Amino acid sequence: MIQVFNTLSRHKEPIRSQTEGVLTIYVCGVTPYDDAHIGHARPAVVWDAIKRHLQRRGYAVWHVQNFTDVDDRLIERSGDLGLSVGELAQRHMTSYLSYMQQLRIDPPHAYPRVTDNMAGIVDYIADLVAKGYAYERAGDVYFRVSSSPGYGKLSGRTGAEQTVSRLESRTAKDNVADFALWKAARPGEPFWESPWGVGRPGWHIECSAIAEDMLGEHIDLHGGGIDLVFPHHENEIAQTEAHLGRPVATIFVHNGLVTLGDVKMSKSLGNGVSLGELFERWDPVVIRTYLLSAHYRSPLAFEERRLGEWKTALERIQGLYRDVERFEPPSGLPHDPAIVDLLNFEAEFLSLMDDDFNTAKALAKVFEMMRSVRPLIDAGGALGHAVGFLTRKNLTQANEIFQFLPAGTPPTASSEGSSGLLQGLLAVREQARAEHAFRWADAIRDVFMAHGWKIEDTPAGPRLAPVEEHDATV
RNA sequence: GGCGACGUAGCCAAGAGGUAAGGCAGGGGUCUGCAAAACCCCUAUUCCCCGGUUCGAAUCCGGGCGUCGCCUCCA
Repeated sequence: MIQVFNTLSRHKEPIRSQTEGVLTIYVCGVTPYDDAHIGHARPAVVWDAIKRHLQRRGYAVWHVQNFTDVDDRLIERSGDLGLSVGELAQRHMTSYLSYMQQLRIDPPHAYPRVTDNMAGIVDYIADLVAKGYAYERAGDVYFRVSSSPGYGKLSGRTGAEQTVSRLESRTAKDNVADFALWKAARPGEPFWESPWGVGRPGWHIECSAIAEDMLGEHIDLHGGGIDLVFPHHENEIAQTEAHLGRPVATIFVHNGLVTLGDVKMSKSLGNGVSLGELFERWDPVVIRTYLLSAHYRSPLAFEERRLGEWKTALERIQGLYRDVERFEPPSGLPHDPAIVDLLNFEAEFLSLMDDDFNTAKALAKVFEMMRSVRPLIDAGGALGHAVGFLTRKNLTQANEIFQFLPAGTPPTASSEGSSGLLQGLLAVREQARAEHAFRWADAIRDVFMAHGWKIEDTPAGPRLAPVEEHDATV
């Protein structure tokens, strides 16, 4: 049974699907007015891990994440840069998608954009107006919060006074707690036609409209950063319940925020650590692992040296994998407790993930599994072969969530087209070492290094390892 | 002021009534021409503080202290 912490109930609950065997996931995506930072990578990586786990557990997953490609900030920023809103949004959506690919995110089935869903959004608002949940004032349309009886149930802000912003509202709303569904366009702003005149949608309505359009009338898992709980998700609940007369989602899943030092990483604070910049110094896989090394709900205080630590840790995993990937299934399993442990690994790993997607614990399990395996492999024989194969199998299984193994065929000496030449050179160096011609041996080592190969002299002979592309020192 | 989360080794971080996972760093060792890598072992009598409940508390309750997030665009 898969359990997940539901922000609505503040408890772990078993996952339930509306349609047998199918889970629908809607994650609130980014507003592409600036370069994505590591805080945006977290929900993407977390939901990627969640999705992969659910799929392994046999669910068919339908996963949608939106782009808010028109909003106040986008308009403001595009004016500053002398670009159109569309150009600015496209630029950052493109780089975002590239970052996601580098983080080995399995793409959502759709990345719907607000500007592609205007008709549905307008219809949605019109329905809320018709049903008496919303009202128009001078070309703006507002949602009447007092018409939503359960308002505040997600965030715990129930009293009307608690929902009032500290900032004074300068709009014509009937009540300060009411929020905009449609904003009249001011001169120079991008606009769309509507029954209330030209304008653009408010921030919250897009998710209700797009989610219903793409997922049907029910979302099994609805996600985003914990900073979206109020007002965004609270308002989304109000809109959808008013429109459909039923809850928007069974379970709300919110990831903790990435902070820089002690303060939240935020575009408006300008303290975001750009993913593009980070990728110049670190393998994206290191960042992915780092983001999965803590539980998804914990706050994460970003420090770059954490990446150095996980790079080191990851090299142990990848190094072991390089050494076991040659093992094929053995013809029989020796009777040994180590074999039993290795056979149990997958079931234990999966059950750790079942418990609220505890990637931190699952990752710990990988390191635990790795311990003591290498001496058995090095000892060889039937046991060594079986252990080697099962280790390979287990790392491959963990990799389905973590994606920490080299993609594609790992570059090893044997898989290189020039392997004959490389092996020949290695043999020459071994000969030189045997003859104590160390200057000659070291010169050969330097040649390998210059071509991107590190020679590691193991008890079983020399081994080639690729020199890291991202060799950052912090 | 209101709502919510958190405080575990040098650092990071799991654990949420049954006697402290894992990673990094550090120490010791094996291997080694050197270097690198790898491997093995060790490193919290104790979980912010003070009370309480319990046979038993890092875990539950009450009260402090401290930190962060939301209440305004935010992943």
